[in-house]
Amino acid sequence: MPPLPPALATAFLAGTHGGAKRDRTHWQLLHAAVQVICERGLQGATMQQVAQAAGVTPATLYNHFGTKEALVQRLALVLADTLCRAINDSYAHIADGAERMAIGQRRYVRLAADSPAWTLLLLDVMAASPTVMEAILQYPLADLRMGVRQKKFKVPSEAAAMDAINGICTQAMRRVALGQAPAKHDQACAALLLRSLGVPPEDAAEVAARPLPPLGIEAVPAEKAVKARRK
Amino acid sequence: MPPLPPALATAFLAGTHGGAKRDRTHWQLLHAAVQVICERGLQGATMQQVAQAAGVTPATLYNHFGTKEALVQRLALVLADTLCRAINDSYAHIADGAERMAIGQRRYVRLAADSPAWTLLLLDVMAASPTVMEAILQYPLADLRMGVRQKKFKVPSEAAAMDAINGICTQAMRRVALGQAPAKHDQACAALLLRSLGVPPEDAAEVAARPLPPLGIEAVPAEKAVKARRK
Amino acid sequence: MPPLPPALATAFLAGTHGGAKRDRTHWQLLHAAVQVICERGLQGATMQQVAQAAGVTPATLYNHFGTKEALVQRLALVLADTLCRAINDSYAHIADGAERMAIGQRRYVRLAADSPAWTLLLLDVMAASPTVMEAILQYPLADLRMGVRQKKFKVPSEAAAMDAINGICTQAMRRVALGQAPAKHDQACAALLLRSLGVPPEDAAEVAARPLPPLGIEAVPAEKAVKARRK
Amino acid sequence: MPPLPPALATAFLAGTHGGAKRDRTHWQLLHAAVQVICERGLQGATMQQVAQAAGVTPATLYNHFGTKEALVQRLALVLADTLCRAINDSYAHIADGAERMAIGQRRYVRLAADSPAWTLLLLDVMAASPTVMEAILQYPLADLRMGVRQKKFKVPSEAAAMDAINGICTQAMRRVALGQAPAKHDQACAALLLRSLGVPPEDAAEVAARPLPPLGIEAVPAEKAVKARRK
DNA sequence: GATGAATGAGGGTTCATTCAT
DNA sequence: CATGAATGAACCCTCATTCAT
Repeated sequence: MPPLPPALATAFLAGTHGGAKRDRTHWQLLHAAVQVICERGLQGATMQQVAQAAGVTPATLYNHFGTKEALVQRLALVLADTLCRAINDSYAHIADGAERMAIGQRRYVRLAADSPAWTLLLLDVMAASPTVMEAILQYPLADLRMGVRQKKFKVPSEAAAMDAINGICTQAMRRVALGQAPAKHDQACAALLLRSLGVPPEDAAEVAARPLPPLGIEAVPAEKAVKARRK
Repeated sequence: MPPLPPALATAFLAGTHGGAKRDRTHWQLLHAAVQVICERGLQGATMQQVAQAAGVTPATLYNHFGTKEALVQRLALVLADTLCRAINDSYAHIADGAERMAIGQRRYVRLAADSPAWTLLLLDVMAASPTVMEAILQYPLADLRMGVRQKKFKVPSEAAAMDAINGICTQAMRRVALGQAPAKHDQACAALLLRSLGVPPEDAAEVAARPLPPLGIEAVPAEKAVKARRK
Repeated sequence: MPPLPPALATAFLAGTHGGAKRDRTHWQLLHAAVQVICERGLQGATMQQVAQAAGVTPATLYNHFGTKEALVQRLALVLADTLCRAINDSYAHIADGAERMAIGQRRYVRLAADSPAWTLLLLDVMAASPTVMEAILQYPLADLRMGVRQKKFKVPSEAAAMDAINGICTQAMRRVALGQAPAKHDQACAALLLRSLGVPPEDAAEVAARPLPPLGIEAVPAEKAVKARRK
Repeated sequence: MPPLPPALATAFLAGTHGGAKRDRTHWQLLHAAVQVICERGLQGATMQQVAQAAGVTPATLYNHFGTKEALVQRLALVLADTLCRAINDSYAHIADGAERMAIGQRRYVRLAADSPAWTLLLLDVMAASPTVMEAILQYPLADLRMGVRQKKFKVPSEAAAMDAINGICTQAMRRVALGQAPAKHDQACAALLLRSLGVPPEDAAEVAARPLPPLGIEAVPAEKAVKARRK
């Protein structure tokens, strides 16, 4: 029901078709979880609602995810995986650390504009799953280090830089998702972020304003992970 | 039970003694709420637990706060009030917008070092009470505008600047509260923040490294608000 | 707040003025009870709501009525007393048992049209207080016996007759109060009642259609009863 | 626990045996509700008590009836269905509207003599469920219209007639259930009722005194309704 | 005589979770 | 493997009522 950004929709729904029956059910359950959590929030969503939305009984849901927390964890993982791959792949060809950083950040903020409900879901789910959060942060961390090596960035500490990256992005996403952001908020925030990392203001503004490379629609072979978790 | 930063402890506990009986109970309840939420988190805390921690029956708790949400709102308000006053008063004599911004930010981050449990409580409670969150943000917003007027800051939009301020600070607080921050994280983050707002790197580092003015222990006349809520 | 039929209002409110302070408070409490029960129903009304409506604390309410049930009982008594006196007095000059019966019945049904909320309150309160119900029924019982003596009525048993009287009247009042009755429902029901008691159909219709004597506004000295219940 | 009239017992308990497990539990819950409400009244009965009486946990009870009100509604429906079918079937062969009316009315009053507790339960439950009340009233309404067409009845309005029918019957049932009625109260009330509807007194007495057709024990296929409510 | 404050005893309802089938 | 049915353990909240002041 909630509108997904097309590129992600394709990736996310890939698992719904084909493969073993169990896998299909598995994806339907995740899909149902997304719908329910979008509507009622993470705390508000109940296992029975998810099961019902998926057209199965709660017991079946528990057959796949032994626990509500397990479901959330898995959902976080899949979401992060889908997102990170799609976004990261989209700028695989960019070699400039600063530009990579700006693109990554802007993509997330734009996602919030395109699919507010999904974004709030994502933020919720991530907050509940620090492990996955950390996994996501590997991507900007790599870009940060690249930028530092390239002398584009100069930061007092990696920790502080990561706080800036994560903090600004999170906050911007939330604001955009709630519809309280002015136009080009993604560019403005990206520029601030680059400045905080040591990029001179003029450069920061210019880099943050460059056109975004398009989001590809590469299928995401996420089934591997699924197979691994069989209880 | 949880260690409070001395300055805030004084302010926060002011209400516990003296005054009408109802007011004393009121503060005891708030105090109990802090303890319980520190231990079990916001969702995990139940009204019965709060009541028990305060040594009263749940009915009494409901006599003072008609709803769990009302309790949380009130707690958020009191916390924010106490904090903002104490911190803001501590640098009332500083006229430089950039320095004000740095001090404010560092104070919050330091609070996280001094009282991790309280900080997580604060972050939780604020997230649940956007109204109060907004009230807090008035302070850095004022400093931001001051800095802009003084040509210390130059930002593409106020919204983006606020996202940087709020985002970096929040993230830093969380990291520090979780014990995952290196030394001088407050200074590092403050420097990044100033740079993001347009302060030249050297100035940013210098301003962020200045000694913090001490937190006074001015009594906080928070009773006024209490009086007002009598149902 | 709820509209009272003028004649009864006068009688019911008589106690509000003059007399000892305790008596005035007493009447205010009863008055408040009427308002609250009208709005929330008998079960829905709480002692705190009544107290608040009267502008006193619950403890004060309990000073006057030791129990919710006691309050309801007292209210039933006062209501019944007020009503029965006013209505009965209005046709004290009628000597014909059949006509007296018709008038009494129609007056109650008309009350339902004039003050639906009061009527539902009355029905509620009476159902909860069989004692008072019985007291009210003394009036039609007397008329019934008079009619029998006058050979106007012929009934298989007094019990059956009372069931007809009480049942038809109650049902008609409810229907009228709920706004589901056609015009002249009072006359129609009175005619049916008279027929059930043995009055020939033509006579029944004629008697039931006679003009109603007006409701006087004689003050009701209900204070006597009040004095007696001092705990 | 409470004695049921044999004919109804058969019908009402039909669901307890056989059929799917869910259905059996469903009937046990209804049965338990009857017991508890008989003992403590409608308001006094709590969901936990009903659950306990049925030997299940409250959660199970809520699995079947999402709400206390839903339980009462369903109970009202089943009760009404059982009763109306049994009684109506018992005089399906009678063609005289007046006699049908008398039989129906007397059956209800007799029920009150046979099973006082059930009767009070019934009255309580019906008062709480106007929808079902209206459903029941369809039966006498049909008989009323039949009688009018047959020129046995002559009434000023259908509304008034229904008030007489419903009012007299209700009142008589209550009196009988409370043990305050003389012998042959059913006949006496039926006679009064017929007279109120326009039947000449002698005829009324005669019709009301005719022997009652026996209550058959035709199985009531109430399962259909049960199946339908599966959530 | 009135009050302010507090409470004991539940009440209806929810939900993650289990287990025999 | 999926299900139908059931549950244990709370949870939030209410309200008639009391008692020291």
